[in-house]
Amino acid sequence: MSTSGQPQFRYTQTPSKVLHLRNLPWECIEEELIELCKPFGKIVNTKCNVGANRNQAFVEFADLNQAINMVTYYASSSEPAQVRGKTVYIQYSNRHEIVNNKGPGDVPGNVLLVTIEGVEAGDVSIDVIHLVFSAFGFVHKIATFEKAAEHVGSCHLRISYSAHTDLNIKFQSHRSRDYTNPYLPVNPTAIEGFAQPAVGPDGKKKELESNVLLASIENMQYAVTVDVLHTVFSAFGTVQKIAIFEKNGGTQALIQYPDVTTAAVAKDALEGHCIYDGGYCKLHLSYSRHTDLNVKAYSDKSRDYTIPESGLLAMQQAPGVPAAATVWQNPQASPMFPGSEFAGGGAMPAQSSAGRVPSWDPNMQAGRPTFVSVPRTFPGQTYALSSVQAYASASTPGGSSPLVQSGQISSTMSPLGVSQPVHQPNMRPGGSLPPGQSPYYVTKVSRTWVRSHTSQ
DNA sequence: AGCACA
Repeated sequence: MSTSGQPQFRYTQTPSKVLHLRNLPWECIEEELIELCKPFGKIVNTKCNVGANRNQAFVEFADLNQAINMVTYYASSSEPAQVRGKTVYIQYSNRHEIVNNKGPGDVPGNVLLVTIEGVEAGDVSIDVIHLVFSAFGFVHKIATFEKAAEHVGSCHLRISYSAHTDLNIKFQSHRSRDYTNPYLPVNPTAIEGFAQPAVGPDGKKKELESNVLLASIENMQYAVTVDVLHTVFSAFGTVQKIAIFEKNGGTQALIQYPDVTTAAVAKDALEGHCIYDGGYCKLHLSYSRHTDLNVKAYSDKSRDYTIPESGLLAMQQAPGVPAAATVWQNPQASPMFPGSEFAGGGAMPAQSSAGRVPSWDPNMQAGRPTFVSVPRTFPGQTYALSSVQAYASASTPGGSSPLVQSGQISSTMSPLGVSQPVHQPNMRPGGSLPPGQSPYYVTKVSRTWVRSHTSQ
């Protein structure tokens, strides 16, 4: 021991719950390791086919004593540990845990998690997905869902393994198929695809609603920033995301609310109105075919307000949020995706369901006649106005302030309108409102203000 | 037969 090298060759190694196995057949698979080791305890991790010859492996026990039991057993056993007839040499590893470089998506399984990047939802139909993957064998089932992406790029497939072994498909629809069950009911509205116009009870085609509004901005004399849009559209509810872009030489914006109801109220209230007095920046609103925008969290052209900037902020968001708000928000969406059902393999971080879809008034959205949410005072409401006025001085010449002098809107955004709480907590959704006084308006302005400003 | 992975 005068030389300080080769310490790992000593059999005086300190015990570890990780064991190092040598002389394995290179074909050895994880199941064989588990077979060999599990009589001694619970195996929490393995790594096989290690080393240049792929004939080594590591096994991690839940408990140190289990590893000790295995080492001591084979140290005195007349029957050596064997895999496929080869004697396996077992020692304590010099590490105390197996670092698994492989994420959950790397664990092989029969279900693939496919992420299609750089396309809008619905651009790649389920039939196309089926066709592509059928090239490699019979596709049993497909379930699709939308997930906010970090970035937009060209159309690429990212494929990993899902943690699921089976998909629970409830309907055949444009979002999900079960090719093994011909008797599965078809969701008649969903199978058509959400690009199809819906037909109302009167037989007339009605505009397909969405929680995302497309705003075309006409006569854009003044800059319309994300902040200005946020201020304007927050008057009707929580604005989740905004994206501004150029199209056909004009400026358009997408404004995402948590639900269709809020978007509808905003659309009706703002359609044809101007952000600035004097006919500047006139808004034309329609429903987008998007239900969830893929936007940069913070840029000059986009904002994602759903990304919590602190844990505290996340806690301030409404409790009791439905797991998958988009399901009931979109009348065309099939009702078979209760949130995390397909969220295996790290497809959806836990925050993506509850944290991402703050819907502050689920009772109203569910169409129930009464509000359960407690009416309260809104200390932020006067600030909502002042934030509007701030834009007036900051971004427009001559003190023309956003939405301050344009008919119905100005009456609620005016100091008088805001300082008088007109909140009527038991008003039915869709009930007739006093002209220019929407209960959504005042309450949601203040709430949104509090939320967005406390986050900065 | 003798310690992975970035």
